[in-house]
Amino acid sequence: MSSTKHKRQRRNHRGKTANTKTRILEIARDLLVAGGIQSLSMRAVAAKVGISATAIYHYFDGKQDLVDRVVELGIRRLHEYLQQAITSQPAGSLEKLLALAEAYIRFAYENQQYFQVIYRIRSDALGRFENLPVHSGYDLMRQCVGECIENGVFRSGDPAVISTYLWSIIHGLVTLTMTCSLHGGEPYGSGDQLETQMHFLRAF
Amino acid sequence: MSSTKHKRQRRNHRGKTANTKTRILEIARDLLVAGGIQSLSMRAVAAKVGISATAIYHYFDGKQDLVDRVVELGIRRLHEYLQQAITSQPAGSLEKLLALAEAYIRFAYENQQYFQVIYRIRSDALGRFENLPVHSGYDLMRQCVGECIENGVFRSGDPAVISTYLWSIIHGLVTLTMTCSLHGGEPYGSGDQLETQMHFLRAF
DNA sequence: TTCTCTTACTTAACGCTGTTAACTTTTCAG
DNA sequence: CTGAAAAGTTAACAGCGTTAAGTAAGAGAA
Repeated sequence: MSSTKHKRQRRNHRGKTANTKTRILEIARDLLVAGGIQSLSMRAVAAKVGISATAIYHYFDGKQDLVDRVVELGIRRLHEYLQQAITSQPAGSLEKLLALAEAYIRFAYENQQYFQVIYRIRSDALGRFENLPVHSGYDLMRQCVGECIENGVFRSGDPAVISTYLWSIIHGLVTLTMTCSLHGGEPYGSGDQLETQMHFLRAF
Repeated sequence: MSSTKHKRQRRNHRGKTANTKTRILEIARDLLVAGGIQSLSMRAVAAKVGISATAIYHYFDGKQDLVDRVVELGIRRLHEYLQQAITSQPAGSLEKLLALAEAYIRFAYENQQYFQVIYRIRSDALGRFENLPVHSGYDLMRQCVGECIENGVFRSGDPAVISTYLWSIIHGLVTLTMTCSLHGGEPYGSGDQLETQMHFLRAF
């Protein structure tokens, strides 16, 4: 009985298993993005991948680990997104700073569910992450602020204070409009929101 | 068999059942605050209350409803906390505005887990809440800003824009320091944090 | 008092969950 | 070809939310 099943399934060479692991991660991400951590079940992931639920335990230490790895991917993706956004901008310029802010907002806007998954789960998982740019946005912001101060764009001040200040505005704007849609207005994602938020920033 | 169990349990008069319902809510809140939504199980709540798990379904529509009611309590509590903080301050004054901000930060600081429960779960539950001050903080802030403009403390501008701006800073400060403890520094709750945050605000 | 209705529960059970243990099959290096 | 490691498998367990059906007890009407 089981031998037929096994023959139907294509076997991988040793070391070429990344395929299965990647597929698990991708499907887990999709389920996580679609319906939160509640709608992610080992059996559901396994069924979509085409393996049995317990096979996942060969690649991950359990559900929590699987979720953590998905969040990890999201954090890395955000980090790359932000870095790519500012590489073309001159160091020490206000443009670079604005580009960073816009990139953060745009990422949250374009990858809305992904962003929420990251920020909902992250605080649970922070302790389990190592060597990960978990504070990517803030760190980049701090670097930009430092450059701006050196360049004389900002007059003075502790870069930590200024960056915290700026980052609070940006992060606060994003999360607030995301979860609340404050002005009793249209839900997040209507397109206006992104423009409105950028308007806020430029006004600063 | 079962009759002995029933006799040991004190029976309530009709309409005097609020006690059990309240106890369910309190224990559910404690479990939620202690270990998030994952560590809240119907059976655990029931065991602590001293009833069977299915008895909860007489008071609530299910686990989600139970969680929602706990969050609802938290939101009301925050709302009262904020309102009490600003009643003694003169309308249209900058002090009132600062008092509101400080109260928000202080509430998040003093009821850290409670605050996290509210803000983690709220966005899931927003649609299910009606006639609740879910945007309590922002609404009060907006009111304060309006008063300040009327009073000439602020020069001009759209109150919605200014309040969103201010509220983003406050909310961003709180959530960021809570989940990230940015400066690679001490964890949230070390006492300095609250002072630091208030310093940020006054500097504005 | 008795009869009935409602309240406040109870136990039993269903299908689902994460996870473990034990086993089988496949792949590849030596 | 052999043996070990990799990549799976099925069976089972305890716990989960939830439903269904039943029961003890107080309240009000006859």
